[in-house]
Amino acid sequence: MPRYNPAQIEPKWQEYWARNKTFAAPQLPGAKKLYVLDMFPYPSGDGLHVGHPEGYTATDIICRFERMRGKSVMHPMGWDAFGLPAEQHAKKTGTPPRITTEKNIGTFRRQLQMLGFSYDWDREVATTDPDYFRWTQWIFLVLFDTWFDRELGRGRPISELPIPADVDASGGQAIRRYQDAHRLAYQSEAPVNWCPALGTVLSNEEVIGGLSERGSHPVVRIPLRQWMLRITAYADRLEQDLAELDWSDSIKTLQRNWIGRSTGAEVDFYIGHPDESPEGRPVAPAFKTWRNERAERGFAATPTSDAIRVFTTRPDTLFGATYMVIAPEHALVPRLTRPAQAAAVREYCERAARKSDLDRTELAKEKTGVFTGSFAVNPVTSRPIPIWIADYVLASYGTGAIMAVPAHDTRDFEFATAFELPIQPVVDPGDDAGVDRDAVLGGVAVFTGEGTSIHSGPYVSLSTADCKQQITDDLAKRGLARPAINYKLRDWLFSRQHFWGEPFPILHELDAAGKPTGLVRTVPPGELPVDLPELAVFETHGSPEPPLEHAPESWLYPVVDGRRYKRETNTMPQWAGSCWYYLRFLDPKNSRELVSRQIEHAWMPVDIYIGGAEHAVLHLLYARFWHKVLYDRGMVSTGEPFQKLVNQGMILGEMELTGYKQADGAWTSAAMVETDDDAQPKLKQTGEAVEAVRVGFDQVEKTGEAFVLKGHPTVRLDSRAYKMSKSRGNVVNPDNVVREYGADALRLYEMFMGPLEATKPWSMEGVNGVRGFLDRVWRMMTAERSERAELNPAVRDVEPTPEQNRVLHKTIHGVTQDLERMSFNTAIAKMMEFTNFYLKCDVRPKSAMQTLVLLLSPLAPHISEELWQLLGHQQTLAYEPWPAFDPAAVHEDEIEIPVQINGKLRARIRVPQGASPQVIEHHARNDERIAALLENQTIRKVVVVPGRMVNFVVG
RNA sequence: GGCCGGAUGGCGAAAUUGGCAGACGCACGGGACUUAAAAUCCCGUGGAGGGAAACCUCCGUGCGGGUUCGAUCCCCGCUCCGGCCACCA
Repeated sequence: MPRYNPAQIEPKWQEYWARNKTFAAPQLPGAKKLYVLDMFPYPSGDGLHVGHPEGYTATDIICRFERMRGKSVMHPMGWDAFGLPAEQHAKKTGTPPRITTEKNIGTFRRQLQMLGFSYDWDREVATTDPDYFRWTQWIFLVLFDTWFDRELGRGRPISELPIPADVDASGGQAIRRYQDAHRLAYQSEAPVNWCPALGTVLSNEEVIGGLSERGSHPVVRIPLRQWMLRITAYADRLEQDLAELDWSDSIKTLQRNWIGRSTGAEVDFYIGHPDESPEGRPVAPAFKTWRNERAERGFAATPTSDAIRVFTTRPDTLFGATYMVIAPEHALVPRLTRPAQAAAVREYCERAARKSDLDRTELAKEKTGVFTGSFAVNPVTSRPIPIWIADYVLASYGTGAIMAVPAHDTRDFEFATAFELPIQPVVDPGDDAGVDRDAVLGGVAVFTGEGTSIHSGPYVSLSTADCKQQITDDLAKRGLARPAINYKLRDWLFSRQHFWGEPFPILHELDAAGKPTGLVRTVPPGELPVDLPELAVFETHGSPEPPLEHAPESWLYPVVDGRRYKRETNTMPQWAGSCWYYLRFLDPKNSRELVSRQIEHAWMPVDIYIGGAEHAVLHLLYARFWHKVLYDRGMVSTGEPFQKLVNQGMILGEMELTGYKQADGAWTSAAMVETDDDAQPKLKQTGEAVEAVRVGFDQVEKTGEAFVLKGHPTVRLDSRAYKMSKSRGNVVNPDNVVREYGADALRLYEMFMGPLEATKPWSMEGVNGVRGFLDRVWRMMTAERSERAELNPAVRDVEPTPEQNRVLHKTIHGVTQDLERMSFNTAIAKMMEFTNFYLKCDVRPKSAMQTLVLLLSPLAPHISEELWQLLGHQQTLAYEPWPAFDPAAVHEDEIEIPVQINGKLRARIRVPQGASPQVIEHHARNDERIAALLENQTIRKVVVVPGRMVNFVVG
């Protein structure tokens, strides 16, 4: 019996496509271009898992579909191949990372080719290839050569940076240092996230709750000289430009939250002491920065030691600011600390410095802090307020100092309560804010919402919004405040202490004694790439020392123009290569440029980008940032790289059944399972220990609706799907699926499971189900019981009957629409309906069969090509015109519409297509059943929606 | 704690976003073919009740309200599940 044999068909067509370069994209597209991009994979040693082909199949369907509709399609694939696992493998086995990486790429390439994706393999790139990272290094040089012009809101060449007169007068070194302080790539001594277990520094994004994202190891903060990228300069544009993108709102929200724009004001609090009069203190105009990068952003510089600058989103609550808090790392800590408090402050700050982020987070419940002994002056009340130090204020956000308004901020309230500081309510929540108004007004509850000002001098009875505005305006006139915007986004820590990454094209200048001067020179673009040296030692030493420190002297200390330099030994993070790979695909062999200007202009932007939601923040933000810099520098033609973005949902493992066992080993009975009348059964808290146990399918019985444990008919089992993981043993390997069911079945199943963006559980029985569909399609067109596949005698060169034609064109229309809106599961369902119908026909017009093959071909290309050939064609169907929909074919003279009485379906009537409401109502009233039901009823209203339904409202 | 998603048969899901709830598939039940099983084909399948039967009635999209002739869809208030961020002033 002909179950078709994918093991024969699929490799045959894969070879055909490769041999004929069927899917080679043109250098320059025709009139209608389409750039469809997958998030290229990290080629791990485990090979592909079934999550990869989900997105890849979706993009492949789009590409094949649009090629048939006449578009020039760019569909490349490559490898994000730098990364820690290959390096760790090297440490364990001594195998150089390049060898491991090449092997893994080989596996991934084989697996992807086995699935029949229509990539243009001639464009394959790997981030680890020197011909590739040469350009990654080149872009770093662009970043290094760019400063951000705040006036124009864009990046410009460093040569155009205006040099202040005093700097200019100080000469060459001063100018270089000034420029270095303004570059988009700069060095910083700021505290970094050092992970001893991984032996590397991590970006903020790679630290989750004080633990490393990879491996969950503790992370501590230590100061270290690092390369930073000034992504914060672009925060505003990265946020604003989201508006034009065709991305889901949830991803946009994710990015917005990450950028974390807050509007408010900066307010200066002059430092005074109760013994000193705050009056008559001169306004200090000269503001000195205490952190360069914040000054560069144009705000948040802390003024002289005469004042503490804070950022607040609620200037309206200024009258309620009863104390101030500065971060333990704040530059003013030493100056503000009075002798009496010195010991306590020193101890507190040292403890805070030792704490890892995890400790700080874990201890978040209990607020800690210490008084400095100093006071500041509240600029609106002129009263002195105490200045405290507490680690709930972050040095890295805003100005590293806050005004504390305990009545209207939860954290301040907790702190004030713990240290018995005064709580002064200044916002009346009103009666319907959903809070205990009396408690708020009495200063024993916190209210963070908006309301009406009270106890606020001249600002009483203003709304929160008006009050913000007026207080800010008034203080601005006195030079004590200004509107300000702050971002949660921090500058991007761009160096790693890894071997297996891109070396920086940077040389450190050495003085006569061989010590670094702090000045650098770049490796000229013509001398790129800076390749990795041969290196046998991959050990880390529990200190933040990069492996490249052990490189051969000749690599480490190059001599340029007779002068000895030391190479930068940090390497770039894994994100670097993936920030721009979409550009290189367009012109992968270009040895003179990153991408030819003409080619870039013709193909960009990426029209559709599909990948996992795990990259919603980091990769997409970084890539957009680099792209904007390249755009500012005139190297790319679009402001954004990815026009449309779709996140495929996660694929979970197969459903698992769980039972519950008591401590004594007995299974819990149904009596132990509490069922509240509506919800799921829950375990009753009886005080006895109960353990969840995975139940094998051989232990399961089904009675009626529920799964029960065999032999224990009262024990109900919970069914749930879990994330695929090695430890759980529920990982599905695509190789096995292809071997058993074929690539077409795997592709089809991945698309049939549900909407692309949904999280959904795997089911092998489901794969078997779609395989059954493919078998039916095969049988619909091929003869049974023949050695060689032959056309089924039912397939004849005849005109379709009107009914066959209607089904055919309904299918064309439905599938086309569904593919356009990426609703692949319903497109497949429509082709199943087609097949169910035509299998019942004794005569199957060849034209209809050919059309179905074309409709199916984007989803299941191998079987489609085979059937296409069987139907008498010599060439691939990849560029056959997409079937045209004929509306006339689906036209029906009569349509059936439902008739309701009081919204309940009571009958169906047949009316002529396009009948008027009057005619429809007439037909409805004349229907036997309806007439009977309407007898002796008062009809209050008749609603007729032409072509849809009729509703009689009676009673 | 904040933000963003979800919740529809035994299961995965449809319903072209206010108009016939459950398309399509899985699983399951019955039948055909077969010595038998597998495969394949045909029929049935949301729940409850009624009828000899074609059929009929009622209930049904997490829960409680609301808007509407009409709500899976819109509004208000909850419950549960998932994801992301978490002391960001």
